[in-house]
Amino acid sequence: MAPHPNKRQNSLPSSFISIQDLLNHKRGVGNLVNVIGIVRDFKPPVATRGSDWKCEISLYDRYTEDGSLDSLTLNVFRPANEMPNPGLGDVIVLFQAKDIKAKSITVNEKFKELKDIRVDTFVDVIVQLVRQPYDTGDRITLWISDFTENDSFFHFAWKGPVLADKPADPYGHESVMPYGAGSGGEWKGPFGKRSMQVTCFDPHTAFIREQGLSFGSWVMLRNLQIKYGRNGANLEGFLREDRGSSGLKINITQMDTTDTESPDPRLKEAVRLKCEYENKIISTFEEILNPIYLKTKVNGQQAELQLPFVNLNYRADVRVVNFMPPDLRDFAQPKKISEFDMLSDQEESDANSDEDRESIADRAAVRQWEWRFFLELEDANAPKDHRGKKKTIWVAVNNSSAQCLLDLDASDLHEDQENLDTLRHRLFFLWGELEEKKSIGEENKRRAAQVALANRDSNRPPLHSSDDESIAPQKQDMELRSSQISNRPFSCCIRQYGVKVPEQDPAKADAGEGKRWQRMFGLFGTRITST
DNA sequence: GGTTACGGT
Repeated sequence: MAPHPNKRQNSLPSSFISIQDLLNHKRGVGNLVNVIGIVRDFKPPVATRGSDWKCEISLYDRYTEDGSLDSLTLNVFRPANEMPNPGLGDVIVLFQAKDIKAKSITVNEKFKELKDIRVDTFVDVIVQLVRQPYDTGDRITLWISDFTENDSFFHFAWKGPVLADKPADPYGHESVMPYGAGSGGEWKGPFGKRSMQVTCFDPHTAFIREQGLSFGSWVMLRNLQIKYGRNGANLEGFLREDRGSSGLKINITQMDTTDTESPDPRLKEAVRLKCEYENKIISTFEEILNPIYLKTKVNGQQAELQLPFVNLNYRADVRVVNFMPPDLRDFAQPKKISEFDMLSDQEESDANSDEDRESIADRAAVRQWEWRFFLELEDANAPKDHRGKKKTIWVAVNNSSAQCLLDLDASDLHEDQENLDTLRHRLFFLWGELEEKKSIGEENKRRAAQVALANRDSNRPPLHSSDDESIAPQKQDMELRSSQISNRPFSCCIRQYGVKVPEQDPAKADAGEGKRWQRMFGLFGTRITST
């Protein structure tokens, strides 16, 4: 078959890319490309803040069918005496030259991130629906975000973790939300000024219903009108009928989030920002340790019940300030075998075992070993209080958390010197000189352990945290804390959960006869990196 | 493609 004369891209050498393809990011953003074009505009050099100068060259290579011009703007950074001086109409060939800053190519003036939108403009955006669309029949209200911040958006304040079964609060914070944000339940984020309300009219509403666009969908909205909402303070978007196009033009399309081959770079950036945003929610220990109250009715009266614990996950920036048991060789324990092991949904045994660590009758008979130890963490971001202390939390490290943390399997560390050395080496990354400082003098260590253990009803390590006033920090520990400088801060995940512990006092036994719920914290999904 | 925008609690 003879080549079609209109297929002009065929006339380019194979190593070249047409300006249209470049503008559509066919080769991806940031890659070096070869381009040939005709100079359409030239903005003369201006000084930059550095030693280089900058000029702009605008290129085109053809008129499209509808007579429009695909135009590529190049930013050229060079010393003043090396600046090009092209005339209009000159042909320029760009090889994989360093001057091409792919990111400065102007693609579409109308596309904006939400942080850059202004009142009384029309923009194209790529955004996620951050709550379920609200359909009144003749219009649909959306809440959108691309995870950038705009000062003219409503500020959704983060009010701490939300309980799934928390009853609705008709007089609470929902009343201060902007119109339309109150319906559809609690605001689940993103928090801060990252979301905008959009009102859609026909024919866009029909499309939203047909496609079943819902909470979590990524969409492109084109020609979105930006105005202030009724409160005059927050920007809103309006997707109106385009009467000039006989009302047929649909300005909402769903984005393909499964395309990993050549993802839309604008979508990719928004997803990256979302990921960054989600990882940024760092809890303080204050927040983690705050008791959570359940608002409910008791005998017809409003009451707040303090929950013994809640199942919640947190991310925090921490340092290790202490550990248990005091002998690293006891970080690995014989795996407890029970009939519950056959139940697939049974969690592995956690470090809150009542088992006597000291007396293992026959070490050689133990087939399987698992990690089971505690770390005392301090909030790396919190300021010290007036006594120079920080709130701490004891976290249990179970077998899978430890395997993740240490990238090491448990064994009998009283016998396996090699594994013990590896363990010690990896923990050194985490807590620096902590072990050496903690074990200054065998006698001190022994006494510390005994006192710590004696502080509990049973022979378990302290269950958690300095919020429990009954656990006074030991003198040795205080010295440890004040002298530590080398233990690195790291980001980790902490889960709160509850265990049943024996309780003599019937008034306190809230977990059945002779049992009380004890709030616990555990480490999970945290890996030591040596960088 | 727009020197472009209604309709509403």
